[in-house]
Amino acid sequence: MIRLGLCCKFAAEPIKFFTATALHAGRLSPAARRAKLAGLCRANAAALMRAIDYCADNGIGCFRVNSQVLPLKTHPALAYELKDLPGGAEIVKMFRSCGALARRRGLRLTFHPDQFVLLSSAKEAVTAASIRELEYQAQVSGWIGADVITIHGGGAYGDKASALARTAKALGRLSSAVRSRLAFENDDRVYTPADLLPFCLANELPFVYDVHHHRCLPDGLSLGQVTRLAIGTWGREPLFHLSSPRTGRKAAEARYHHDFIDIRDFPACWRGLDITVEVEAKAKELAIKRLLTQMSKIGVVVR
DNA sequence: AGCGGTCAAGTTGAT
DNA sequence: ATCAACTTGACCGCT
Repeated sequence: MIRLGLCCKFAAEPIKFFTATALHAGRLSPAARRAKLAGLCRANAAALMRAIDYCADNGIGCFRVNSQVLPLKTHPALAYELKDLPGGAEIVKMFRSCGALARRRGLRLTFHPDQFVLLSSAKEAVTAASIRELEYQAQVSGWIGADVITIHGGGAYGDKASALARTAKALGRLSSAVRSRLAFENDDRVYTPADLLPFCLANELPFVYDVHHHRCLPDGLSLGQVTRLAIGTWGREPLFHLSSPRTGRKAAEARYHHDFIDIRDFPACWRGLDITVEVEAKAKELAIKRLLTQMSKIGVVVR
């Protein structure tokens, strides 16, 4: 069965996650700052509970958690531990409750750190900051039971082989909490499935197949080939990404995400697989609702 | 309530 | 040189 995943937020449903800007938080007194951050973290834990229930109630089998669910958690100047915030222990309990709820309702949870998180850089500061962010997301993953943290290859710096060698070396610096969840996804500019599949196999990491990125940046491998090879990197339910390009006359616009998924973009060879497909569409839960309807019409079984 | 300027972070390629 | 894209426009001060 196919499990569809919602990414980070809702378009229409009144479930909101909050963040804070570093400039503003940094201007507050330490006590006011801790109170502000605690309030945001608590509100986000509560929102995550409702997000889990919404997904489970609406045929959505997976939810991607926003990287800022604990706002500014690893900011160089403002980093904090939840236990040092007012009510922090209780907030951790709320996240553990999210984990229990997700388990009970059969919902898969994932993370996808943003573009600043990469292990290929030659700059130590960039790698160190990325590792801090990965460790934070792995810690929350432990509380809520998220099993995947997906990142991209990052830059190539004119020499992809060297960049991948640096990435492999950085893997040795990760805790087992990160290492057991980390996955690599092909992007639309630099790293193709052909680049990352051998890397993932060599390092025993799962490969997240983004079919839209592959269509933007092809590599000679067919969709069917990558699908089969990607599945082989997973010892558990594979995770794939799906989106549709915004209609536009310029070729460059093909990369922009559409509000909805065009059912014709759903690979025929994915039907009948036991996989999670994270849906990257701007209309969020509305796009999944429409996709579910269309998939049932063509006979694809969705949970 | 609504508006506009602003926001932590890396890298790439189009313009 | 600037800007948009990348999983996600949201926050905040001002009116």
